[in-house]
Amino acid sequence: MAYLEVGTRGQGAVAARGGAPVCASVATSFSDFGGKAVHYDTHAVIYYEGDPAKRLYELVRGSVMLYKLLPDGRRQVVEVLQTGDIFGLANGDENDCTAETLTDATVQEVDLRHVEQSNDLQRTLARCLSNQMRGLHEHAVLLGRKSALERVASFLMHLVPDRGGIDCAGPADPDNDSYDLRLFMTRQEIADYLGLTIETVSRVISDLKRRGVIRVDKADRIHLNRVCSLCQMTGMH
Amino acid sequence: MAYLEVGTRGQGAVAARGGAPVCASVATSFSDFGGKAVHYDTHAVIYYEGDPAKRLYELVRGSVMLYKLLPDGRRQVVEVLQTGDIFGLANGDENDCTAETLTDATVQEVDLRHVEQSNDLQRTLARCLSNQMRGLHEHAVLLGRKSALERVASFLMHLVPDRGGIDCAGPADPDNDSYDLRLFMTRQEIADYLGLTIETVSRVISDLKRRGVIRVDKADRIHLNRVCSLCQMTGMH
DNA sequence: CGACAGCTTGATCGGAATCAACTTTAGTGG
DNA sequence: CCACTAAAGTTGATTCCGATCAAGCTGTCG
Repeated sequence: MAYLEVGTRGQGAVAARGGAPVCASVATSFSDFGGKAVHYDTHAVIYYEGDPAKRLYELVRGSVMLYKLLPDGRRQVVEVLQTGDIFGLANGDENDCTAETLTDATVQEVDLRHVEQSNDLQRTLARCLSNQMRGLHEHAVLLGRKSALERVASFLMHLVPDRGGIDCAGPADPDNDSYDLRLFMTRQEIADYLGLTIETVSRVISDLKRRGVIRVDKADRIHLNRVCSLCQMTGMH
Repeated sequence: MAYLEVGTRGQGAVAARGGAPVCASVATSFSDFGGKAVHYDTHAVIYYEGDPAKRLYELVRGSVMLYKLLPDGRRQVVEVLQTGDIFGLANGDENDCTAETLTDATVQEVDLRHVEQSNDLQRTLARCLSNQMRGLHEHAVLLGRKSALERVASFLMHLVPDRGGIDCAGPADPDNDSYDLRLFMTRQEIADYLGLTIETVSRVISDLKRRGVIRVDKADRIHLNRVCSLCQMTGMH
C-alpha cells in the first residue's frame, strides 16, 4: 500500500509541433495556440501535487495518469488520460494531483497566462473539461458502489473501443466477439485506479481466466474471448 | 440499497433575477447572460439522467446533488453542489446524472445554444468546471481509499468554512474550537455520497458522539466540539 | 393518539484486505 | 548464453471492516 517512490523527471526534446489531436469533436487543438510539444519517458513525472501550476497541458500522444497520495502512502489514481485530454488546470495556484506518464508521451504545453487571454482556448477547455467530468462521475460510481469483479470488468471494457456504452454496437461479427488489448498499467496502478489491492486485482483476473472470459497471454496482453460476457459483469446491465 | 423513488418535479415561479452568485472569484455570473431564474422545492428533480440536455444551470441559492443509478438500484451521489456551481453540461446530448435539490433552490437556467455563442460564458464555464474537477478528484480519494470513519470525518469537515484545507487557519479561539452545523442531507443521501450504507454512517456518527468529538442535537443539527480532533480523523494528516 | 418515515442499535455474514510464500518475467553482467 | 538478481505477479490462509438482516427507537404530522 505504501507508495513513496519518487518518479524520475523525464526531460525530453522539444519538437517543433505535435500531432493533430482533437478533444472530442473540437477542431481547435492546443498546438494551434503556440506553446511547445514536450516528450516524456515512461513513468516520468510531469509535475507533482502541490507544485505551483504554471502551464496547461494537452496529451498529444501516449498515456498519462493523475493521482493523489494520502500522507500514509495510500494512493488513488483519479484519472487515466486519453489523447486530447487536458490537465494541469488547478484553480488556485497549486496542482491538485501528480501527473505521471504510463507510456512515452508527447504533451503540448501552454503557459497559463496565455490560456487566460484566448477565447478559443477557453472554449476548447470548457469542452474538454466537461468531457472529463463525465468520466469522473462514472468513476465515482465504480469506486463507491461496484464490487471488485465489476470494477475490473468495467476497467477492461473501457479499453474496448465502441463497446459497453449506451450506444454499444454489439459484436461486429456475432460468431467472434473477441478483442485483443494491451495494458499500459501495472497491477499496482490498476489497483490504485480501481480502489482495490494488487492481490484482489490479480485474483479477479485469474477468476475471469478460469471462467473462460479472458485469456492472459502476457501480464499486459489480454485477449477477451467474449466481450459481451465481460460487459454483463460491469454492473451496468 | 434499492433506491427507486421518483422525485416530484418542482415547478417554481420564475423570478426576474437571481442573487449575485459568483463562481470562485469570477465576476461574471449566469444571471448577466439572460436565461431565467427558476425556483425548485426540496427534493425536486431538475432533470433525469438520460434526459436530453437542453440548458446549462447555475446554482444561485440552496443545495443540489447529482447522482447516478445502477440498474439494480444502487445509487452514487457524485457531487453535492455549492452556490455558484454549474451543472447540466453533458458532452453529447444526454445528461449523465440526475440533478435533485436537497433544499429549496434557485437555479439560473441558460439555453445551451446561448452558451455556445458567448465567450464570457465559456470562460466562466471553464473556471467553474476546473474548480469542480478538484472536488471530484478529492472525492475519488475518499471513495477509493478512505475508511468509513475517515469518510464521515471528511464529509463533516467540508461543512466547516475555512478549515481542513491546506490553508487551514486553525481555531479562531484556541479555547473554543467548536462549530455548529446543519445537515441538509438525510442519512441515506450521506451514505450514497460517501459510498457507505445508512447503518454504517449512523454507527460512525454514534461513535464520534461516544468519543466526545461531536454532539448530535437533532439528527440534522450537529455540534462539533473539537474541529481539530475531527480533522485529524480525515486521513489527510 | 396512532402511523409512518427516518434513524439507531445489535447479531451475523461475507468480500476484500492483509500477511506470507511462491512463481514468473525482465534486466544485468560475467 | 546462462547465472544471478530484482521486480512484478500469483496464490493461499487468515483477519477484519463494512454490508446485510432484523428489531427497536424517535420525532413528525394527521
